[in-house]
Amino acid sequence: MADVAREAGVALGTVSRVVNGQPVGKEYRKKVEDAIARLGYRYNSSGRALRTDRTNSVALIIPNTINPYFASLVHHINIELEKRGRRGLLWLTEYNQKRENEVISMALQNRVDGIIALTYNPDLVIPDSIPFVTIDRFFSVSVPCVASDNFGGGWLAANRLAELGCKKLAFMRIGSTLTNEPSKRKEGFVSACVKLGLPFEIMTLEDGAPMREFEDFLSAHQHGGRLDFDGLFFGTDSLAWRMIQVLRRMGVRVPEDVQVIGFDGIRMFGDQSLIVSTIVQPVQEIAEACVSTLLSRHLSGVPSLICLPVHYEYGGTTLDRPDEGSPDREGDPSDSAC
Amino acid sequence: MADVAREAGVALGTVSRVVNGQPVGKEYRKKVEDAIARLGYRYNSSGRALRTDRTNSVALIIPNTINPYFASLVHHINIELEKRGRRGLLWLTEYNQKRENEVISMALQNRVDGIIALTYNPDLVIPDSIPFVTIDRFFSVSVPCVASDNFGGGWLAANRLAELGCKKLAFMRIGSTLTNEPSKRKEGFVSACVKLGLPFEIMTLEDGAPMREFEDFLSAHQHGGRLDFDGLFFGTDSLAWRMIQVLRRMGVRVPEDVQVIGFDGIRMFGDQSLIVSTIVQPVQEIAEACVSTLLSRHLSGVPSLICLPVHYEYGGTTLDRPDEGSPDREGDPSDSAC
DNA sequence: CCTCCGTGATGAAACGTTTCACGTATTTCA
DNA sequence: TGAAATACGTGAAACGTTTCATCACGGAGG
Repeated sequence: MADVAREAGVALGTVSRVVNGQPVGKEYRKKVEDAIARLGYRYNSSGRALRTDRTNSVALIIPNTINPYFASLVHHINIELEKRGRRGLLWLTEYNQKRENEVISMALQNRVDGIIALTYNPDLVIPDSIPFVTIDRFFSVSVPCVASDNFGGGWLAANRLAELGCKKLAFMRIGSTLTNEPSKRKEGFVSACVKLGLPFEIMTLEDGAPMREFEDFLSAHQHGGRLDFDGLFFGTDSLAWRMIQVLRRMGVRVPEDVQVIGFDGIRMFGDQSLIVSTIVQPVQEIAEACVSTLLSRHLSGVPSLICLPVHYEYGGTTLDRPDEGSPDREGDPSDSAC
Repeated sequence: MADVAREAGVALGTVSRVVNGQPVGKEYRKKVEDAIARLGYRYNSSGRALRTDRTNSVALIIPNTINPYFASLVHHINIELEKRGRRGLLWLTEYNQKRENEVISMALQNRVDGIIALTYNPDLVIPDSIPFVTIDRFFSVSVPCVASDNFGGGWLAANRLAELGCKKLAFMRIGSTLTNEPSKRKEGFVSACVKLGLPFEIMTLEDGAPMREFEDFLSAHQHGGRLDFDGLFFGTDSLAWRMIQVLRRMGVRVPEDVQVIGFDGIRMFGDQSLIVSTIVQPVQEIAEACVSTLLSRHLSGVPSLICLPVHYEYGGTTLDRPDEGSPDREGDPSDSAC
């Protein structure tokens, strides 16, 4: 920058103002711009960051980018940040709790302007020196959490299955031992079943338990070649997808013998079709909420739990037809936590 | 850092050496560490970057993170960088050529230590001031390009279909108008068909053309309820997936009526099953090659096109059985460009 | 006892910005 | 016409590091 100033025959401050688009006299601006072009000058963000103590970057802490739901979250959050002149700094954790804390520490060293984290870690140390937003896990009233309406989603799934003619339901999930918002899916489902007077079963597999147990559960409920329930709700699309393979291997037809609804709204390639009928999380809105909450953190009155509406969408594993208008929400879980 | 020095009663340089794990007298180290703990000091990477002109970060320029293949690339490259003490800075471009160049410019401003880019942009301005590695697109001998053996993959697909009893093949792809490595898939496929003496058709859809044209192509080849080819190779798993839905709607059974092979090796959730029988790209090896090539850039003798082997894997859309050992490569395309 | 050497801490300078108190030139108004 | 007000460029200081020439100390050798 000093070189540019010398070349242009102006002061350092003038170059700075040109670079930052601040008002500068016309001929000065021209001289500086010419000098910049002549010298091929590129400004150095480290210098700026050092001086201003702002990096215009936000840490994004996510388990991985393999799960399509996370991948799409990363995508939309990045885009949303870009819109507001920020950059996302991605850190992958694979749910490793030690690493999650290390990563926060690194982010602080990098002087990010804020942190968005998706983690269930009960021992997460949340710095108070910096705006912090969590996804899918509520920590405390002073840390805003963005999540979709998981309770409502569970409720919606049960109602939809009932409406599609199911007589007995089951819910299967991998139950994280750690508290988090997604576990409300079960509560919503149960409430709806109770209200509808439908019989149901819950099967929770603890983290790390072998998948076999799910298969055993299904076999145990297969009597004379038929499952004794005809509606199946899964905690995630991922699980639904895997179990559908198992069901098919067992000779159970989906959706003819059992209708299946998942949760997340995973689409194979962007806006393409779903892989299962599912409760769709509004990823884009979630991303938007994370970013806008994070960046308007100084405004008081930010709610501490931001809950976004989900909707049902046909994806081939239920007996409704795609063109059938599917009303977004039937019934209303009065005791929804959101 | 000055505060720490004062608190510990030592010089600035000593604190710096402690922070960087350089040799320091035992009692000094202790004093400094105590002071750091007492003050809750966190070092500032902007300061370090400014002084050393190294950021330990690498720009990763990718169209998006929605396509599972890209998502997994991002994942593995990040992990590989982490292993070597670097950080990845993700930039999404959505194939926007203007943005691709802007993004490179931003990366340079951020003083990244290197750039890894996946783009087909013919007008990409590649800075020579910094290590640069491309994926799937060869630019010049001075810019290493990492790609999988696309030619060999096409060859392999044709051979496999022939081996599975197909009598007439077709290859369908979305042909980017821009040159890139993946377009060699077609060449490998064609070579193999010629060598095998199998009749085949090629259907290339230009970028942005409506998907309808693919459907029309298929309809045109459907005579009396049957397709007039029985083996179908697609340029990507993404396309294969979409077209399988179309085929099923047309009443064509996969794999009974037509066997389908895709390309990429997209897995629904990490290490889980494939979505179609496919030619699998070695994502992890690709990531590793990108990073190690980038970081050992000063060593001379880096090949300018690094070509990694692909393999075939059963994924449900062909008539082989998963347990059948599938020899990795049948025949050998003598004129493979790799 | 003196000198020399080696070890290891010291602290000033420099990295590339932004900011702000100041200076200069121009305009305005009585 | 002259003083005051306005407009705008100047350049030194500061941000938090790392580096390196320098210095202090203690032990070894003569």
